[in-house]
Amino acid sequence: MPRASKLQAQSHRRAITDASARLMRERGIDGVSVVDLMGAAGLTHGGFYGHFASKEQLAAEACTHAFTESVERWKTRIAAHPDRSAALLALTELYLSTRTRDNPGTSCPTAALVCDVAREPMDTPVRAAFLSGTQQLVDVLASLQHGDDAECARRKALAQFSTLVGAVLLARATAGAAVSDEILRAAREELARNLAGDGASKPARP
Amino acid sequence: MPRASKLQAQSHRRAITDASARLMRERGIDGVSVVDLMGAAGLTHGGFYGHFASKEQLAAEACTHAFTESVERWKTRIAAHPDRSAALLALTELYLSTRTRDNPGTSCPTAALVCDVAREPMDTPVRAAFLSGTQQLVDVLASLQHGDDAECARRKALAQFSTLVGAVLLARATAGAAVSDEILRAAREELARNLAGDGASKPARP
DNA sequence: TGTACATCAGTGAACGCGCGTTCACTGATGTAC
DNA sequence: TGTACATCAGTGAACGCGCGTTCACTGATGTAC
Repeated sequence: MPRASKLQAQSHRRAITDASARLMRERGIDGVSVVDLMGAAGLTHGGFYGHFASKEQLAAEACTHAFTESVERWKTRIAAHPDRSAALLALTELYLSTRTRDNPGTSCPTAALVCDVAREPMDTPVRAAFLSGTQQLVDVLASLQHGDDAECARRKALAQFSTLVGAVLLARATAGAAVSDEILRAAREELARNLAGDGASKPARP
Repeated sequence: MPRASKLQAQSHRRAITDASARLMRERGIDGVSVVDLMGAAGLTHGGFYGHFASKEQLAAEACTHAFTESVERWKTRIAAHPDRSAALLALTELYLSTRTRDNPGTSCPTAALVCDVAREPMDTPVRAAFLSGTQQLVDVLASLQHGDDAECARRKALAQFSTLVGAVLLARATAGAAVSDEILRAAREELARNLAGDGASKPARP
């Protein structure tokens, strides 16, 4: 397949990014090779450097791509609910489902990549992409908090996000044991309990 | 250095396990090579298979070793406090400190290894070691909850642990940015707020 | 206690393998006339 | 619109490298007498 058209090449590039966004979340950035990624996009590995300067650059693009999709999906789901409370509850239910646990490739990039990124050296493009994407998700979560001031909403969003990410990671690492489902349930119930508590103390906007 | 004494060999084996417990938490199981690990123990790589059947087996032993130390350290710290509430608060403060964030090699093995383990195939020795160790830490956390029934204490412990693990991982992945400290602070404050709330509603045993 | 010798902990070269990356090559695409 | 040719997307062999693991070898340890 020599000399694909410009349109085909563009679609190939997109296929590589799509496959990477999925496979890197599933197996980790170092867990997939350039051969794997090109193969998943239906290509051979030699053409890779025609599209990307390095595997590192692709990782950053795939990360950004995954976050863009996730933020959009969150916003779509939120828009489908009558108020912020219901949306926040629905979002945590989805995040802490067995479906999310069992499908890291199509789920939250923060949870999937947090450890890979934590071990990346500072000032790598993947770190920057991860930071930006995670901040966007936190902003969305903060926008769903009750009528608190911005600082308080952000604090709650950060804590909630920590619980969500931690629970789903623990559930993945213990998958197969009874405690895995138990973790998801416990996090769901405690978050719901806290949200209900907040709602009771501040039922409506002043 | 040919033919070390049995005592020396025993101490070498321990040195390898110690170095692995630290380095695998810092860089991940696949992030350190047998050469690295043996070098950190002051040996050359050839002798490795005299001590361990495989790198995988060492990983499991190092994991178990790290958890044993962590559980002991938790229990020592708890014993230094007058009551369970104070101990629980102190434990979360320590867990969510910048010191913990910046020293994964000597900090909680659950947080350090959760992603590596999540990507391990089922039925590997590392998974089993991780599961057992994590359950022990959760049991300790559960023993510090207020006078609730066992089921409720366990639920709270699982949710708290999710928050702790999630916050420290997010803080590590965002280290260098302002949000990193902010995450730790938010998780600390929200956990403290919940603990205080529990204490107020159930001040003493019935 | 002293001697002779088997054992075996640690060494370092070597194995096959997969990695990220490079490059000469192919031939359809896209452009200049 | 047709033709001639330069461009360049994708191929697959090859590169150096580090990995986990193996193995012949060394020589102090530890044991049998």
